[in-house]
Amino acid sequence: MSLLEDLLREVGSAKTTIKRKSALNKVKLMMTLFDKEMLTLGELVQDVGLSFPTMNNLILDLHKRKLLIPKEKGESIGGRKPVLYQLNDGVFNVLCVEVERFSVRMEVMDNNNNVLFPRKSYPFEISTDEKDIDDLILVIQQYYIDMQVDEQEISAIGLSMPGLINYKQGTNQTFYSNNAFNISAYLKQKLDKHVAVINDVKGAALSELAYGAAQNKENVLVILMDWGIGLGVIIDGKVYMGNEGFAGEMGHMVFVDEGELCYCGKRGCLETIASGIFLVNQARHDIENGVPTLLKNLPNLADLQPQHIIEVANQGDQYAIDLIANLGNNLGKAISLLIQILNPESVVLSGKFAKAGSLITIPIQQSLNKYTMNAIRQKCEIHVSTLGENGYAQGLVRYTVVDYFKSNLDALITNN
Amino acid sequence: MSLLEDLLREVGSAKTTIKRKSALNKVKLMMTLFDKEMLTLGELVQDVGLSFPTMNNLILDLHKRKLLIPKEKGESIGGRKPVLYQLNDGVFNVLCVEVERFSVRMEVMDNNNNVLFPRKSYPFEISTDEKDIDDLILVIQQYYIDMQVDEQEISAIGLSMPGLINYKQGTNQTFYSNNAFNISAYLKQKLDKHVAVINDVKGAALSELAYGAAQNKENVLVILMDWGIGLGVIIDGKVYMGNEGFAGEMGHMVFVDEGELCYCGKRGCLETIASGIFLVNQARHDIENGVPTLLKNLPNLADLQPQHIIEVANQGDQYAIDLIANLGNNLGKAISLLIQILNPESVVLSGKFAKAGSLITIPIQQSLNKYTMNAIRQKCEIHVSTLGENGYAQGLVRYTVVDYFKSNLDALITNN
DNA sequence: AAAACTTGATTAAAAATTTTAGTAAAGTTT
DNA sequence: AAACTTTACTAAAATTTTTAATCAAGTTTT
Repeated sequence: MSLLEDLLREVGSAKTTIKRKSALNKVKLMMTLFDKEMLTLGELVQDVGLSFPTMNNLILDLHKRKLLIPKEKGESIGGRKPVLYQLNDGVFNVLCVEVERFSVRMEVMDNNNNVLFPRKSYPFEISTDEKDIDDLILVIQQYYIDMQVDEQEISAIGLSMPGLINYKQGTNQTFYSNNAFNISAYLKQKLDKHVAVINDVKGAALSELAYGAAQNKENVLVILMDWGIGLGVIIDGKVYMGNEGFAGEMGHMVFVDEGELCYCGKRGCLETIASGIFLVNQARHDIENGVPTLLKNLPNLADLQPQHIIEVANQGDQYAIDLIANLGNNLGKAISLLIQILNPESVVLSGKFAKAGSLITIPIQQSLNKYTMNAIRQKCEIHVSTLGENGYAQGLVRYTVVDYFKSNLDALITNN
Repeated sequence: MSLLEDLLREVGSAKTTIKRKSALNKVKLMMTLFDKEMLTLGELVQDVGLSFPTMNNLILDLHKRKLLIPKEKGESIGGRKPVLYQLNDGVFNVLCVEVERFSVRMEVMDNNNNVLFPRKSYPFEISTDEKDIDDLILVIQQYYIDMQVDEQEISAIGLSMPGLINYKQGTNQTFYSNNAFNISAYLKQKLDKHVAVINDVKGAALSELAYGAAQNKENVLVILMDWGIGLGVIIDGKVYMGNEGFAGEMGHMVFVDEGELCYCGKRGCLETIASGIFLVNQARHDIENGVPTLLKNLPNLADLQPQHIIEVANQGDQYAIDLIANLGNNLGKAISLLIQILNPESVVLSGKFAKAGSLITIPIQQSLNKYTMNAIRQKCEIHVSTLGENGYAQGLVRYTVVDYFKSNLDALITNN
């Protein structure tokens, strides 16, 4: 039984209001420390809203239980250096499961983003049939075996996946979606762990907010440019979910009147003219018609992927550069609509196409200049994501921990 | 000197931390009461976060000072009825100044929305030159004279006006905008009152949120259909401002590629094909070309206004009905983009064109059906605003009071 | 290098608040 | 009319917050 669970049980089993309050304050302290990573006693007093002596006692108790530790000293501002407190390593271990269309990536990280079991990818096909969810369970169990994971060490599972995820109900209305099937509840029952489910793009936005280009910002648009086009909306320093959790469906904004049929059923969605899918289709078609481009040298045209286009563009291939510029122009036009509505302080460009650097950012910026009002655009900075390989898993850890605390506290409070 | 100012001064002049805390809690109590209008002792204990005895003492003190009063008793839920507390009438009196393009409307209301001095409209031309702001001061002074207002009774001024209002700086980048002129500071200096400035559409959204169709909702789009098209975005139960305060500039989303030139400098803005301005221009042009419509009977075609079109449409004029349907279709298309991005629980249609009822709502709904994803639209309700004549002034009162408290407390806290 | 000045940590007594408990008041339901 | 609920109010006990004082550990000035 984990140290953290003991603490949560203390809230539930407290006999007097006062013990209960104290236990709740300890939880609050833990959550604050997780959120801010490292804080001094004084900062904790401010953030949690307690006095120095009380806070000191709570810290002493949590230190004794090995839930937190005094870490290296902070910077002096003209006097004695303050002690920085931090959550202990391994207090909360998350199995990160990142589902993509044709693969699933897993790794285990703790609350301090230490990698306990390294990342491994498995081939996996996402499905619309709820019955296929058992395939995911099999892959997870395979990972446990491959890495010799002791399941007891896992505190919770964080699952990121594409689709319209109803965050209030735990359902995904795109995949595994028959009969309002609650993915989170089903996995929890089968795997005996708390399971937090989040849409992949919102997870990415959370990562940018916590560790990336959106750090310490209030209102940001995170654009994910990949096979599809995703949008994470950050408002008031939080990832905005929308009423059901469907906010940010930018790829299916209708963009072309009576345009191409989209797989979503509508016509002229942004993704039908500005996305990795579109570019690959367009390139295949053009290559077949003999357009001169380095892409012709690919061994297998059927296997053409966005990164191939980006690679040759970065090598100077004019055709690919034009393709990407066109993508940028159209995306810029769409982003300009968003900027008009949301007046963000920053736009973060991420996903594979962000790797094209100025080949895509300049066309985007050009469209923004053309299609947004001066005053609204002027102070809006455009950034390219700098997150590394496991950046998105870190965001998933954050979501999972917060979700775990929230659902546990809700349960404890409504039960009493 | 007002009763409320005494209370605020108490915060500033408190000698011990404890007195200061108590004074701050009294202010918090007042703000909570203003926000929720009527609360029981128990509710106040919950909302403000104090114990029964302490809260009781605060209430006793504020009652003695005539800042609040026990009002009628609440409903019984099986036992003794609780006393409902409310702010006293006249604790905070706001001069509401609603600036429109060719007129300004004024009235004085107190914290409980009692009208102290009735509404009066004055002809007034909004200007882009900061020097013309003195004209506004003259009109305000004229209102004071006309209504025999004792200036001492006015606690603050709430000013609503169109334009890009930078809420952090108090500037309007559209009107009175030379040299980053701070309207709020200038008026405060000249009129010796706190002045809160808010964009007219955001004021309308606030009214819908507090008293209208968006009550108790979290995520709502308020569409204002008038000469122009405005959008107020409500997120997490608050009117979303954007980074500078420019959120919601829906009318200038570029909607038609290489379309008509808009007065904002860009081409093809939504307002150039879907707005009161467009409809009036279109109607004038068509009437001159002999289109059959009841609008021909108007005495003066140059004076054609949106309400004329709505009137004859409601009388069954086919031409006007088509005009409005076209407006609805285009607006619906634009709204569908917003819904895709923000997944709101509700859309509130307001402004003069909302008076056209189903003549405009049906075309809007039709476009929404066509252009938004099923899952996102399904639970999104479309409502028509039901706010009466002084509904928007009430929202302005709310904004003004909150702004007054916030700026006063900020000043007190940074000064100590 | 020492002295003076800052800031942080820790402790203890005084003041205030929150719990807790008990009683009375004012309703509703049986 | 009796039994039960909820609210209001009061007072003692428990706890926390203030306040103040002392020591520790830095930085800056002399």
